[in-house]
Amino acid sequence: MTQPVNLNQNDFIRDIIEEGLRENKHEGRIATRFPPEPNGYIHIGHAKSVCLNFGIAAQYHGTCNLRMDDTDPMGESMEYVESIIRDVRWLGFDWGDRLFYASDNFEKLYDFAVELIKTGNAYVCSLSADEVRESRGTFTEAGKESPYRNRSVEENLDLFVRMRQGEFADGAHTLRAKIDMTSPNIVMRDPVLYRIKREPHYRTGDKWVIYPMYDFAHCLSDALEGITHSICTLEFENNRPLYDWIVEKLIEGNRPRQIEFARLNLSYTVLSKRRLIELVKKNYVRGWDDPRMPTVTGMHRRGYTPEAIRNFCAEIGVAKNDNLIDVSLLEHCVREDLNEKSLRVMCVLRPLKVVIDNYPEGRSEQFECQNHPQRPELGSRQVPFSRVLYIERDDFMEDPPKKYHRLGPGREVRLRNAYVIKYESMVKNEDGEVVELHCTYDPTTQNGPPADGRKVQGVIHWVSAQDALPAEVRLYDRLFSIQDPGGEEEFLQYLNPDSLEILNTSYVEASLKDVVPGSQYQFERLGYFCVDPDAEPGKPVFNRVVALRDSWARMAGGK
RNA sequence: UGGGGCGUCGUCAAGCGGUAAGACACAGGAUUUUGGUUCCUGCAUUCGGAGGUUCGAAUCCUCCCGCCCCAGCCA
Repeated sequence: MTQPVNLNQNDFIRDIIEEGLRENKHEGRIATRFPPEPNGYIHIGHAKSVCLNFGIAAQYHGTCNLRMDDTDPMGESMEYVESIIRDVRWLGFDWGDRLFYASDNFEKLYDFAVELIKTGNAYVCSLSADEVRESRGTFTEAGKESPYRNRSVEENLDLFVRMRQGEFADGAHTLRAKIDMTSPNIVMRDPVLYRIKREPHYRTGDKWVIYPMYDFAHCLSDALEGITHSICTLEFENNRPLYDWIVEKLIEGNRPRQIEFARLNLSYTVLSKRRLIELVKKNYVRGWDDPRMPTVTGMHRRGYTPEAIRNFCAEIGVAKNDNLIDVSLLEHCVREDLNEKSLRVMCVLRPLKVVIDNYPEGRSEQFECQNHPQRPELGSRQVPFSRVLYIERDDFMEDPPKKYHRLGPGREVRLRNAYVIKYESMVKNEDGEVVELHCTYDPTTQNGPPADGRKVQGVIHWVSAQDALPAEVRLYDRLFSIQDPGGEEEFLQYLNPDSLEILNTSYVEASLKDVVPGSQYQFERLGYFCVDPDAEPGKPVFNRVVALRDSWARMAGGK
């Protein structure tokens, strides 16, 4: 049975929520939000946040908004908005009619800024970016107050209006919060609230030339949406005092509370937007949805399921420790889900021709094969058998090691769902490579073990040569060859050169004739595969989602 | 260096003063017409270190060590 993701999880954030519930904060209402900036595709790290925010909302009968945090026009676009909507929905979450855009609040945010000026809590600063940096001080030295810090409210109001009207060049002025230039927390040293930027915004066009900064827009967007718990990642911990400062100055009554958790790091991949963009832009991968990418769309195309990803997110937990999660846990979650629901079929990746010498020429049979060994309700299918077959090259060895259970000189092996066959001879080409095997079959073994009681250990998969369908199969491996490429500045040096292998001579059984993109199968003994959208009628293309656990490979490889 | 965080098995992670959950990984074994699945079994005398408080400490106190974040008019 597929295990539903346990709705009632526990972690320090839920502890805080429950404590608040006991104290009846926000009248028992719980509201979260997932706030991506639409300047890239979301990845597995975002999925952790999505599962957290939507999961909490579901668990406490609250709501979770989807919000585009689009306050910096640079790099943001509708393409990204659409991809985010698609991906969050695919992950299985629903925000009803609560899709918001920070940019929808630009007017209200502007009014809040005016209010801050009127109460003497913000001022227009005319220092250049360089001057601001210099006067900010350092970790050990206090900053210096801006010479414009004590402009009158009237002057500030006048200047701010004119900033909005486009009277000044980019960078000529900023609106700054008047807090404390000597604060040990650099975030509190009169942070910039608004900057002038003549950059068309993908939603508001050229209506605005001033844009609010994250610190100003985010907390107020939370407040405007009635968010109770604003969950973000650890690097914003230093910003929390500013979050609270702004909200306290401008919002009456219930205020949102920011809580930070550790972002996800996954082994053998990179998760930073900058690096992901580089992989795509420099064509190290085929695009955002390349099956090797840790993006949600990449995993979708790879054949990972939403259930598996949600389960993974539940499994890793939520805490404040820096972490590097082993991909094998993700792969485990994918196998666990796919094992449950995938129909079994046979595919020969690297074919080796086998002729059954004592099987009559021209004869063929149909064998009924179970679609799932543990789930008879999933039915069965007919698989054709004939005199000439293909088996996996790996399943024959001229000089096999002792524990090898497959075919070799003098050996017998079971053809999955069919007969026991016995090796007779091999044919080699001029290079000495084995190109064909001759075997004989035992006609009494189709439905059971040999009558004389002899043991046949190995079972191998096969496909009937005259019936099999040629298919393209793409095998994927980890994108990087080191555990933590994200920790390396020259991360591209560690790309795994063998992360993609394309097989053009594979054969799948005849029942796979009319497969549809996205459908998943287990190719017995090999792994889980899904049909790639590149597939065309009569020319299926399969992606290997994840290989089966292979204790033989581990054993053989270990020696 | 100032400030903010974090240190429990190889990797995650419970634990909230009463004597170290669970998952993945790993290692054995059983069943098996997938070397798959499933099922058993094993896997931290110890919680970054050193002191202290206590009948009792991963949990409280002190000091030390290590790692992460902050000096964008990015988020």
